[in-house]
Amino acid sequence: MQSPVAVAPRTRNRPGRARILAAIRDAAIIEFSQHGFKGASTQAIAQRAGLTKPQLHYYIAGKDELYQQLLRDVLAGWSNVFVIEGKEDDPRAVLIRYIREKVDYSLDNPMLSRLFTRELLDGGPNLGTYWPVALASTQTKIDLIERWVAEGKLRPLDARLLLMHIWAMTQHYADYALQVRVMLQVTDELPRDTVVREITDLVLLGCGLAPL
Amino acid sequence: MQSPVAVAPRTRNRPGRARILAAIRDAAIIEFSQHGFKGASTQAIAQRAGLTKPQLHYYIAGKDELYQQLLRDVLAGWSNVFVIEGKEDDPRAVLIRYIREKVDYSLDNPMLSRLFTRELLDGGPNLGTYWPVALASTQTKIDLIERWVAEGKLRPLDARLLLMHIWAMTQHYADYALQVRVMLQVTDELPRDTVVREITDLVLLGCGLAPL
Amino acid sequence: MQSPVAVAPRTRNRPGRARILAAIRDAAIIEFSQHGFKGASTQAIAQRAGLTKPQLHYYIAGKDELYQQLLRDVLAGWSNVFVIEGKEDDPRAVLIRYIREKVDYSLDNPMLSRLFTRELLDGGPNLGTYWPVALASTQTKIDLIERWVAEGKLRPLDARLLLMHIWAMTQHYADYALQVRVMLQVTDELPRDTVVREITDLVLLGCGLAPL
Amino acid sequence: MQSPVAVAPRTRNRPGRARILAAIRDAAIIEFSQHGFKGASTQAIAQRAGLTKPQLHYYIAGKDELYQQLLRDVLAGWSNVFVIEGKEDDPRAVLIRYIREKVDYSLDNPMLSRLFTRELLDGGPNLGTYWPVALASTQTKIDLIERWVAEGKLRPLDARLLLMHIWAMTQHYADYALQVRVMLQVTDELPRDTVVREITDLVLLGCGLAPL
DNA sequence: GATGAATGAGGGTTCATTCAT
DNA sequence: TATGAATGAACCCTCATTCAT
Repeated sequence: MQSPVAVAPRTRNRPGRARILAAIRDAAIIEFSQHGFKGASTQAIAQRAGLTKPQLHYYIAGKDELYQQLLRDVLAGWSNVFVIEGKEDDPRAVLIRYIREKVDYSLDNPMLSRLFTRELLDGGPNLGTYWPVALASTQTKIDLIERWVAEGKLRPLDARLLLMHIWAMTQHYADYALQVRVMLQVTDELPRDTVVREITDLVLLGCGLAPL
Repeated sequence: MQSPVAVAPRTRNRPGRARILAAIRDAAIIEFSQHGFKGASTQAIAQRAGLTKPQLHYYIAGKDELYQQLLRDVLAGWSNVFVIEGKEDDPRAVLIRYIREKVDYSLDNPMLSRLFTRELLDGGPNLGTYWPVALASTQTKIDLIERWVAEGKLRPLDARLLLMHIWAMTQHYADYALQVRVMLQVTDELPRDTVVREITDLVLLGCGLAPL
Repeated sequence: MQSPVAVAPRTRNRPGRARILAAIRDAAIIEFSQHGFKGASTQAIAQRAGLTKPQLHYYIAGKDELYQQLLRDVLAGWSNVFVIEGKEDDPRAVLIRYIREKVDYSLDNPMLSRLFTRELLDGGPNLGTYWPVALASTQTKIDLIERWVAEGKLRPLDARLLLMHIWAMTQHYADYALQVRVMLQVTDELPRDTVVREITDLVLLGCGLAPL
Repeated sequence: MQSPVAVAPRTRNRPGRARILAAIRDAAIIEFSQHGFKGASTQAIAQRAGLTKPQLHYYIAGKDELYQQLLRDVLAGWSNVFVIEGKEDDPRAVLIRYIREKVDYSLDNPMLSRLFTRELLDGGPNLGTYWPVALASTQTKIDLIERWVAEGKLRPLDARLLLMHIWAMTQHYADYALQVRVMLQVTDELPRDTVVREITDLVLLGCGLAPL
């Protein structure tokens, strides 16, 4: 027998609120990633989210807070995404998977990547808490790679720089999307598999491993 | 004792004008690359150039024009810098020299690189005339690389993507300078030679050539 | 054991309503007296009254009306408080009691006093109906004092100004509470009796009467 | 022989600037004293000073700064005005002069007084540096009065409270100007001499001295 | 040429109030 | 009645640009 009590009033409107908050988030990502923090206007964000400017302020605390929240989300997301499981003992497999994931992320979330790039270009004023996390996460990977080198599974190389170069090549497809498209003379979908293959081969061979 | 040479009054201020224009240029590069187009204020540019705001406007047509002129200069400069002389028939030597030059450029002119990156992130509204030039310049290099592949001097690979990946890795040291410094835990000079060597080895090996 | 008295449903909420209205009144007094009309926000009033903003607007007609009602209440209250009973024929006793009452009122209801002071500073836009009442009430006192003077019970003086000066000194303890506390270097309770005694002696002697 | 060099360009426009700054000051005093800090709008200040809003911001740093500067001026002015020269050994003469000066100041600068009163009502958020100065200045006067009492020149009384009561009565003519005018049924000039005389007599007699 | 001043547009934010549920 | 949301006006401030001297 079901209780006749109606849905709790407290949560009745939540779906609406959640939808609006999501719309704001999406709009903000687009505007911030396209125009930067200063260049983006709350006007444009509100409009894109289908709200008026004062309405927007009903949902957010301010432009700063909105931006910082977004950035935190991006960074938190990143920390979770690119993990090299320590148990892996096959450099080749690990690298293949890592590159694939990074390219996928760049191509699927180019705006988030650009948000971060802009923050870096601005001097990273909101990145204070990010560095320790990023450093720790990177160190894990460096340790793994250096173990591989020590075990003779990889040619001697600078693990830190290797990671950075992989990062650079994959991130490039988000930040430089425009140039990539022009240079590759592509108008719709990028040839994702080709991109992944070329980066992967370059890295595998560059590390002294067998290519794909 | 005064020099008896009487400078022609008409041209007397020309050096002054040129010096001022150069100061404006330098100031604008710094401000635009640091804060972006919207984020940079004519106030700050004027101040950095040692001028007042109206003075600045006496020398420039407007913020837009100043920025566009700057960008044109950067791009024109670029076109001249990275030339692979067609006579070269030694892929290894060409790549070694090319990477060296690109890294040097990134480390020596990070602000110019960032200016361009910001323009790309903005969607490249002022890049209309750049693409044809860039495409042509790239095509020359692609032709060369593909000839090398056809001649068996290089393993089969996508020349366009290879160029892009080299670009990505080298440009990274300008755009991501902040992250690079944090990750490498470097506070003053980057270990330029190590960087060049690692990228070069990665690319040479990745192309099926002998490392350094 | 439950009371069998079934409250009429129609009037069940009346006490609630009255309690809410009282809460609003109290909250409004605090906020208005602390921040002034413009400085006070309905938000803060609502919150202090334990209501949401729309709830508040359900009970009041508007910020203006709430304020005006409040002011009317204060003024009406005032008219009732400081009465010099005409039958009194002993100036000394009357003055002693009057000063005591005024000081007590200022110290016990500083916020009401400040509300009025702010209204005066604002130019008294809502004081239209107050003046006649106040004037009449004052006139009674003036008549009494002038009678005393005529009867030789008081030295010749300007009754109107005397009343005003008493008002000034007593009101001071409400409006200038902050300065008073700093100057007297008092942090909790003011030495009420001392204050009353000093004012009283000053006035009594100043009127040619015997001090306390 | 006089130098033919024209007036220094740096100071040529200063009179204009000074006049504008004075206009802003005057306008700000009126608006702030009439409507309080929150209630006053830069719009109204600018308009009253004959400027547009952005023009106003060319001359001032912000609403806060303008207000604080004003307040500082008022307080600094105060510190200089009401001095009881320590050499004075005649309580009667000192009190007569002091009261006269205070009444004059209140009647001549009512808006400055109101500015301060409003600041007090607001809780004195910008009064931090004022209190020490005020306390010191007051202490000097207290010492003097207490010396008089010790020398038998004044009846025993609380010097601190006496000063406060004089302050209260005189300040009253600024803060409560509206009520004063209504109560005294005066429309233009207050009977300044009468006011001074009544306060003075009240105080002199109240202190055990001979009246005027 | 250079300077103080002016201008108009827009940006972020707050707030009293009302609407729909 | 009570709640989340909406609205429109206003407010403070900044900025690129231009004018008058």
